[in-house]
Amino acid sequence: MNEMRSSMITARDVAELVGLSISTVGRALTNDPRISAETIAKVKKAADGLGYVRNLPAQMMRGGSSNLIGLLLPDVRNDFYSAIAQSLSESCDQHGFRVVLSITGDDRDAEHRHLRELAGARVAGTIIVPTQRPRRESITLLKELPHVQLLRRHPSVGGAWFGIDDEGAVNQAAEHLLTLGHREIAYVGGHGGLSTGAARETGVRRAYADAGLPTDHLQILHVKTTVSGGEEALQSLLGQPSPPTAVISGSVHVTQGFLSVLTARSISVPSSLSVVGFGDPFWSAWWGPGLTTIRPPVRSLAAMCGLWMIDAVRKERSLINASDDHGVVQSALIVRGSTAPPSKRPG
Amino acid sequence: MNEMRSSMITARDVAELVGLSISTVGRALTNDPRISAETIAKVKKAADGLGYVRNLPAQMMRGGSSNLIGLLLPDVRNDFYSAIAQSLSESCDQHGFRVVLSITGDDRDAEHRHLRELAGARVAGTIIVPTQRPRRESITLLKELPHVQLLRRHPSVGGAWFGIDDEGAVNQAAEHLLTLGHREIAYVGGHGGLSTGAARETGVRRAYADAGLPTDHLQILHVKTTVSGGEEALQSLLGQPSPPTAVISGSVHVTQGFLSVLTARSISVPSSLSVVGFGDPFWSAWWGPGLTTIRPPVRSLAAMCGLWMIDAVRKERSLINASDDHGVVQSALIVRGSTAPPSKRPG
DNA sequence: TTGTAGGCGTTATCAT
DNA sequence: ATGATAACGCCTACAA
Repeated sequence: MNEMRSSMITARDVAELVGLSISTVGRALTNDPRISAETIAKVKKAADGLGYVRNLPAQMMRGGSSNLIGLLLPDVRNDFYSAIAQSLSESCDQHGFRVVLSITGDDRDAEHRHLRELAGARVAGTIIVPTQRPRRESITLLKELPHVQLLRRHPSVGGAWFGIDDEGAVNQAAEHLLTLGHREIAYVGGHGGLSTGAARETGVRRAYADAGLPTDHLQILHVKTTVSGGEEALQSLLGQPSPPTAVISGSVHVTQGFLSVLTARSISVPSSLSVVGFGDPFWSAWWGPGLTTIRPPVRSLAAMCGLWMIDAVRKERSLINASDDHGVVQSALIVRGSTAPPSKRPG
Repeated sequence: MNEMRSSMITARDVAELVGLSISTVGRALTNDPRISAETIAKVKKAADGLGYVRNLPAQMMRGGSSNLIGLLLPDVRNDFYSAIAQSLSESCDQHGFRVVLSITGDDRDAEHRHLRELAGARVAGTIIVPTQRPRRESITLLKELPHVQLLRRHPSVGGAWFGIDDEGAVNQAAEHLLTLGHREIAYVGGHGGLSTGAARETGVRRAYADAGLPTDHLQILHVKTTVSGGEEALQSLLGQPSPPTAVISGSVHVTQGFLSVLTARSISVPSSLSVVGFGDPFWSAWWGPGLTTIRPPVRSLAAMCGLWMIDAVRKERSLINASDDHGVVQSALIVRGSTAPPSKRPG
């Protein structure tokens, strides 16, 4: 017991067992047509018997490309991202690729550290949800590393991008509320720095413009996209002399913050306040009497992104620079409870 | 544009640039004390300038061990597992390790495929939530691969194990309900095949035994641990002539199934039915008026498991066989709403 | 302090 | 149909 870990079986071991050369073994294991069927069978049997597994690092040194794909995410506990990780992992698996998970926590330094590691491991490619302002070194690394941006899009990173139509999604939500008669709407989202944040804000404004309405009573709050950020924002909104009759969340965490406050203060939705949440996890249907949500088609987005990456890697086509391929998926608005504003006066 | 991907910079490129030998460069980059500070600085500057990143596969071939750790999970969308993935990823990151995510979907063949890939990539170790009955080949592979079992424990796999005290957790829940006066309790969980399933069942039975009560009115249902499995089980329980006054769930998915039925049928918890859910995601506090849950300390479990694995890998100590190290963490019972049975008669 | 040589496991090329 | 050899990039004894 406690013996040292048996060093891995190599092709040499197999060769010695069957009394053939290493080259023949190597060829047999790749079904080289020049090797007799008989020999192939014999070699494979011996390899299986010994528990031989091809040494991938060695194979890569010979120029073979890795079957690893890096995935950089802010946080996997977030339903949004865990759905992506799952879907991506499945797509990759089907094509013989594996996912290396890197949690950045939205920290540029962690992002950079992970990118270096991935580059060092010579991953075939990387799918990245970039942080707000990636470090210069990260951008340099990405120049040499096949990559796709997911959800967020940072101009200096370049390359292909797959995301959801943020502007359209939030626009849809705002339009929905305006149609119901709401005028005093508040949108609470992240700062304009992240590409998605800016687009979402635009979507709200456009809804007012399209309806030919003034934005006097539209409030746009920029907060940290955390649960507490959402909580504080809603507390402050509800504390106003004339609070909004509807709120739109621009982030999953902000939505959670809203719900936490609403539950704590027993504010009924939608009778007292109409709420449109961002993201549509399974529990949305359970929360309170009715919570309307924006449902981004996360799974198909991830699958699309994964397939594109794999295809690109396979074709060994350069996807590092000068590629503006992209895919945008449309969100669905799941209406479960928004109503007309409670104190609406006939106009 | 569309030029072929620039082949990676090697130590040789750096050496040529600074006019030194490859070995000197290699030593400088590892801060070898024999190299002058001046040279080290020069080399490092050149390396950074060229965007040199050490080739890990090559390093591994020299006997260096990989910094990859495999993580085999049934499903990352499950809060339970995503919390583990996150926590593990963070622990690993802090020690310079990366996590390769493998989703098995509880499929033995996928499990085996992934294990082969991980072995091929020469991961430093693997953390695995085994499927119900792993294939023989998987077990053989694990014999050669440092590993830790997480949550579930399969006897033939061997090695260290980290999990929660399933029996204790469910026992706690049952005891809680018995103390409140419930007698007609139903436990709905997975089949006894998975180690955790069996333990949870034992926990319920022990609560009755400890209280000196007959188990005449205890129902134990074995279902597939899916949302629909939970839904069907509860439907069937509620359809009985004398339905139980309290139900305990033995799985996250089963809990979800319960809640979905309860919401759909507007059954109030706990006034009409006491429910103890398994797993305590953030939304538990929001669901209905009060849902009591079993909260397994998932994060500390994952952190513990990750640290153990890393430590073991570092020490290069054999953790393949004959190691019965283990860690068991205790769950907390979060009481939010269980009450005495509605129709309880004075005894 | 720095350079040289050999080898890790695999595979492509060139023999036999 | 099979064998010998070289090379991938890095590291480390050994040499200078």
